[in-house]
Amino acid sequence: MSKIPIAVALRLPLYYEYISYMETQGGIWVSSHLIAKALGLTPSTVRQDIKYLGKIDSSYSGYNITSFRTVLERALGISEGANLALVGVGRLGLALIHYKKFKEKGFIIKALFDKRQDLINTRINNIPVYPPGRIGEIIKKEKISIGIITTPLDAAQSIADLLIDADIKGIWNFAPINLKTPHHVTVENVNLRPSLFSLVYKIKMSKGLT
Amino acid sequence: MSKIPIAVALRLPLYYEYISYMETQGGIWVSSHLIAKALGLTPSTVRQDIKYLGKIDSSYSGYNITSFRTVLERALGISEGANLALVGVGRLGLALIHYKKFKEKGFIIKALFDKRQDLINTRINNIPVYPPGRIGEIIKKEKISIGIITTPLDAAQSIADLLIDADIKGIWNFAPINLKTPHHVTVENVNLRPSLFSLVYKIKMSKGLT
DNA sequence: CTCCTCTTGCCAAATAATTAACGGCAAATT
DNA sequence: AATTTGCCGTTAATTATTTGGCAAGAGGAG
Repeated sequence: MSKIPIAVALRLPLYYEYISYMETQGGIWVSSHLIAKALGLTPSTVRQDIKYLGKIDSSYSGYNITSFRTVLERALGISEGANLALVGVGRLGLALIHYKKFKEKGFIIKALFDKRQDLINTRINNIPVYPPGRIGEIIKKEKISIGIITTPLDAAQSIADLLIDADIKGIWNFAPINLKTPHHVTVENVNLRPSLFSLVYKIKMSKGLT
Repeated sequence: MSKIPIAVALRLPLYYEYISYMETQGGIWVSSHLIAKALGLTPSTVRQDIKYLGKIDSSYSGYNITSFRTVLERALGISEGANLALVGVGRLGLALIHYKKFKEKGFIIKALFDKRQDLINTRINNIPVYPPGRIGEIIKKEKISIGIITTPLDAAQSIADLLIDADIKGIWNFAPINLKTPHHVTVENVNLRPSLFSLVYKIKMSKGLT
C-alpha cells in the first residue's frame, strides 16, 4: 500500500461526508461522476483517489456505498472511535458537547474541564466537569486520546501544555492561536475567521468573472 | 494583476491570521522565513505567494507587518466589512453571535432568525430576532450580503432558498449538507465532522512514520 | 443476439505547484 | 574598507497533481 498524497488525504473526509449522506438517503451505488459533480472535482480525480484506498466493491452502476464507507472509515482511522476531553465549557464548548454526530461514530466526550467553580463537579449532558488541575489524572484514567480546546485565547497554550504532559495524541484546537506542540502531538485547528474571510474572498472573485 | 492560483488563495487567510496575531504581539517586521516556519511552508513559497498581492513594504529585516496586513485585507476583500444575518439560534448560533473577532473587522450580525415563538421579537446580544418568514424583507432593509445557516440539517436547504430569493451574495453554512445554490451565490461550508476525522487521520499517519 | 450506454481501471500527457538557485541590496561586523 | 549575514525578487528546475483518452466489462432495449 503506497502512501497517500496530501492533496488526496484532504479530500478523503469530504468523500466520507458525501458518502455518509448518500447512505442516509438510501443510496446503494454511487459513481465517480456523481461524487465529482457534488464535490466540484472531475471523475478522473475521484477514481485516481480511490486507487489509494484499496478495493471497493464496484459494478457497472458504480461503487457500492457501504463498501466505500467502510473502506474510508478504515483509511481515515475512524472505525474504532476515540475518547475525547473538552477544555473550556463556554458557548462554543456547549455547542460541541451537544453535537450528536460524533457519538454516532464512537467519538465520545468522557470529561469536561473548566476553571469556573460553579461548574466543577457538576455534570453537563451527563459528562462530569473537572478543574484543569486534574487534566493529567483524568486523561489517563479515562484513556482519552484527543483533547478539544475551546478556551479563550490566553489560556489555550497552557492547557495544551497540560494535555501534552498527559500524553495526549491529538488536539482539536478552536482557539485562534498556533499551538506549540512536540512532533508526536497532532493539532487540527478550527479557525472561524479564516473561514469567513475565505467566503468573502470567494464572493469577491465570483463578482469579477463567471 | 494576474489571477491568483487556488493553492495560493487557500493560504491567504492563513497569512492574514498569522500576520494579525503578530501585529497584536507588537511585531513590526516579519520575514518569509518566519511565516514559513509558523505555517509549515518554505520561505520560497511565501515569497512566491506575495508576488500575487502587489507591493508590500519590505526591507532587510523582512516585510512590514502593517503593510502586509493592509494588502491582505484588500486582496481578501475584508477591508469593507459586511452585514450578516444568522438563521438558527441554537447553541452553535449563540456561540457565533457572541464571537467578538468579526465585529472588530466590520462584520456585523444585523439580524437573527428563528422559528421559536419565545425568541421572536426579543433581542440577543442586542440583535433582534425575526421569524424566518421575514427573511426576504429584513435582508433587503438591512442591506445584508451574507447569511449564516446554523439550523438543523432538515431546515438548511429551505432556509438557503429563502436567502437566495432575498438576493444574498454568500452563505456561511454550518449544516452538514451540500446546499444547492445558483452560481452567483457562494457557499462556504464549515463541517466539524471532516475536521475531526482529518485530525484522527493525521494522528494515524504520524504513528506510522514521522 | 446486437447495439447502445453506462461504468471502472489504467496510463500517458498536460498542467499546476513547489522547491531550489542565483543575483542584488542594505546593515552589521571584523 | 572589505567581508559576512540575512533578506528579497526573479527565473529555472523539479516534483506533485490533475486531466483526458481508451480498453474492457456489464446490464438493458429492441
